[in-house]
Amino acid sequence: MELSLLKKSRLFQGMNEREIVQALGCLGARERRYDKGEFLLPAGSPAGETGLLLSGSALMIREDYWGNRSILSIISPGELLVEAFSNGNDRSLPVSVQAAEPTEAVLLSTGQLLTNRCDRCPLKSRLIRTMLDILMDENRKLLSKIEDSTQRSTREKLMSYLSRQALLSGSNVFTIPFNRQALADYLGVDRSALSREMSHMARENLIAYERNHFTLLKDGDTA
Amino acid sequence: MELSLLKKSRLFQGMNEREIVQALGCLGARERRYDKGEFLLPAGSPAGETGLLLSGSALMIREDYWGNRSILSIISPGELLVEAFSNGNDRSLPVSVQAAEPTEAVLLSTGQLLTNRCDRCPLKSRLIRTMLDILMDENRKLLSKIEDSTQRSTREKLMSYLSRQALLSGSNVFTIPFNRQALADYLGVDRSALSREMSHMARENLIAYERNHFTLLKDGDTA
DNA sequence: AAAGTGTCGTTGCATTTGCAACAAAAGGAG
DNA sequence: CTCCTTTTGTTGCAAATGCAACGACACTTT
Repeated sequence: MELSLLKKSRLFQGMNEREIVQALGCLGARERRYDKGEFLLPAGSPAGETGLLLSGSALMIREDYWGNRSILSIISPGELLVEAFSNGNDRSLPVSVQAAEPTEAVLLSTGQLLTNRCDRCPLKSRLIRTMLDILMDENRKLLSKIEDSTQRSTREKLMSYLSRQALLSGSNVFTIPFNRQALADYLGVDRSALSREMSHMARENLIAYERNHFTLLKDGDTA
Repeated sequence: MELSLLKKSRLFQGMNEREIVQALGCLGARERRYDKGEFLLPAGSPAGETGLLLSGSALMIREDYWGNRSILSIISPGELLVEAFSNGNDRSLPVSVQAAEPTEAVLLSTGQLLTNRCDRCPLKSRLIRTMLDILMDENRKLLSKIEDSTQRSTREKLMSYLSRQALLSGSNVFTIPFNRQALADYLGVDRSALSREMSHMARENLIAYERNHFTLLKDGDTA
């Protein structure tokens, strides 16, 4: 297994190779590859299983009843499929995780960590503490998504999202990890309505874009 | 301090009084009362502080720029203001917590737990483990809100919310903790538009309601 | 009783949005 | 290069929505 990748992941950050190997055993780790579109963890599958992305990327999605998909977040290598955590009451996953491209991941049984098994594992409290940190971040991610998709108009939703991306990238020129359809699914709007609004905003000199590369313009001159 | 209330709270569940007192000291606990509308934790205040509700109720809200409020969730006695957790990078709270009625709470400094201070406290790992559990639940709450507010139409948003409430209450007749304006803010829609849609749905025999008391009707007979 | 306050339903209207269908552009496979 | 698939932009249209304004009702305060 790719220890070098794992060493850089957040979950195992700061552990040496011996410790990582021990932790992997304790978590029942197994590696797998996924094709684009394949589900790493389908919604409804038993919880207590999570995954650590090694390469590729994945979308955390929620599909309702009639096939409308809603993208919750995008997962990059080194990140954990946090939503898959569960503390027991409800035994099924609330979300699906789908590969956005060919992807490698390590599957982990977090259930063992959280029950009383494995109690003598010296890494246990450290892993739990790390999971807490990760979960707090994930919480913020979800809050950001709520802030975006809760705006009243498509324009406000888009600006809310783009502003944060600009802030995160430290520049008013940046690239986003979504294509149009995915961005629409993330913001919770219709794709064509999004395209239309983007055209208008470009015409008003609020933004400039090409594919998934964006520039936020300072003023809205109707020049 | 009301140990009886604290004993029933999730954070201190299963601890005896001596342990709770010790934990309270470790967390720098202090009690406070709030009037309706007062902020327990205003957005932007330093993180590392959280609160445990003793009585009353509070709304976790996010207010944007132009005063539009978005309700993230409602907090009941015994619950923790989870969003106030933070792991350091960003030092300010992403949300506000506002009393919905006269409310009592215990403020706690979780920062001490998460840094290396207090390491010899025997309750530390237990508290962290509990916080992990609570945070996982909070995560699900946020996912539920996302599921509701990400629906395309007001009707779908409302049905998504009401269906879950019916499921949670175990009956198709139930009471929700929001008034109209709060429900609109939770779903991310205009209040009057929500009222209008509710009228239509009642006329189509999909739902019946009076104030915040609802009944989900099985079929949509246009009888 | 009267005035004040907060909540809820209703309605007109301009605008936005979802939906469906189509065309243009980009990229991949042979 | 050519065919095929995917992605993106555009548009017409009906329906949904935000906004603002108003009135009804319940409850509290004086």
